[in-house]
Amino acid sequence: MGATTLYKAPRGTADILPAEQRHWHYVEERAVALARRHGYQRIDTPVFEVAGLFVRTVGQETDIVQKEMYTFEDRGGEEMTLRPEGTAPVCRAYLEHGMHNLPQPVRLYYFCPVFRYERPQSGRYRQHHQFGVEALGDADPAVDAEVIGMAWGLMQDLGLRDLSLLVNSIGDSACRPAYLDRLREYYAPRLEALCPDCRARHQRNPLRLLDCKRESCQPYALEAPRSADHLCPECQEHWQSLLGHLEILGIPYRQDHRLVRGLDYYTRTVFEVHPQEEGGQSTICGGGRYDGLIQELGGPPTPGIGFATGMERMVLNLQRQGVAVPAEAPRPIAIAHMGPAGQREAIRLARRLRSAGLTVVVTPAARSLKAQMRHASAMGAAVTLILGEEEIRKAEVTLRDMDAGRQESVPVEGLEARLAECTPRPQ
RNA sequence: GUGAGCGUGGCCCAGUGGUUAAGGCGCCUGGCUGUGGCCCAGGUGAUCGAGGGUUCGAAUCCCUCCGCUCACCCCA
Repeated sequence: MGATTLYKAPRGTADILPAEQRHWHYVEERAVALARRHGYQRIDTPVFEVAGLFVRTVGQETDIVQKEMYTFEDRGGEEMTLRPEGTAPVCRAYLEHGMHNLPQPVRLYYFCPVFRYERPQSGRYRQHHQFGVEALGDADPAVDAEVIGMAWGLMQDLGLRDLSLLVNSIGDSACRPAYLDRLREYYAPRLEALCPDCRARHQRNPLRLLDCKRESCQPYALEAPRSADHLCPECQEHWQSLLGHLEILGIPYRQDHRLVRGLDYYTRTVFEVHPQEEGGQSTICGGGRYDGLIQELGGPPTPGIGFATGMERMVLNLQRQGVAVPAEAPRPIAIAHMGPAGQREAIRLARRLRSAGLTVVVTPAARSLKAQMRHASAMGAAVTLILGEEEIRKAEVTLRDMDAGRQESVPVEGLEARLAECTPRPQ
């Protein structure tokens, strides 16, 4: 990739090459199957939205809004933003299409690219892909448990090991303000000892002091007042009920009172899944409840909860853990041929076999049979059909089993059935 | 936005001042006329990230820029 390459994929974006597709399809397949088993339906929203949608819901103070959004003015002079997260658009769609008239909760899943202007590093991109689910219109803690169970279940289905599930409750508009005051009070006499970032956040966003990763700030965060200890009765009941459901489901959660989240719309339940070994961008999955979001968008008070997972991070962990994933494509049947007549027949035969559902590749023309065989072998062909003068005259093909190294003459008539017998197995 | 490391053919990489930049993988061809995977031989392919400077002479030293990677911030 020298200067000879005129264009490159933009920084922080990546081509997903054929060699990696098997992992992607594996994850997508399992995720979709999981969502369907739980009665979730797919929704696709536009790649860009009016900027205000995100500013309003994600929060003016968040990093996403302050420095990470791809916002541009379209030709009509409107401020548009490339989707930096998946929840707000889904809620917008819920409202726009009157989904509150459907049986509640409305269960939706999505699979989409999201964009954030950040410095890329391992497991972090400017364009990445998320699979997520949202359950809208039901405040029952059982729904929280369902969604958390799905997040955890997906990881199990994928075969990922050594993950931890962290949960916390950060209260709601009734109890959080008082808790935030308690936090500020607690931190006020300790400001001197904190890092500059934390000092700056003390007034604006004290919750974030809790998840500061600086060694020197850790001890204070550990001993800080816990949100779960300062919940109003309703939130407390919700929280206890959720924990009860998680116990019943046998989901191995860990309470982490330092778990907050970077988006403002979360209420009550928040959770994350990450690999046990820390370091780098570890969060595979994050989510929580957002009971005020739809109201914030001008809709009726409507509770909601969901999560999003990063495709790239799941794939990364699959590869790190060496999880075996099924082959992407079946092994092809190759057709080698000689002479102009041979090529004509090869192309015709290929079309016929394909319409019977077989995977067929015609070997490159203008090469010796030797070269064509070499090519067939390199393509991973399970079977090679050879078509030359002789075969055409007799209305036969030479069928060579590439693994066994044996071949025989068979009539073209009824070839499909014969080929179906030697079903090409995955590589 | 901050910090560190690195940039040699499609990929992995040798070469740290001196003849036409070495090797491996890959790709293509051939090893007698229609046969692969091993082996052998040959071929394709690099303005050594870009620009400037030092020097008789630089891929090798210096500067600037660009890019990549990793980490911080934060998130999936």
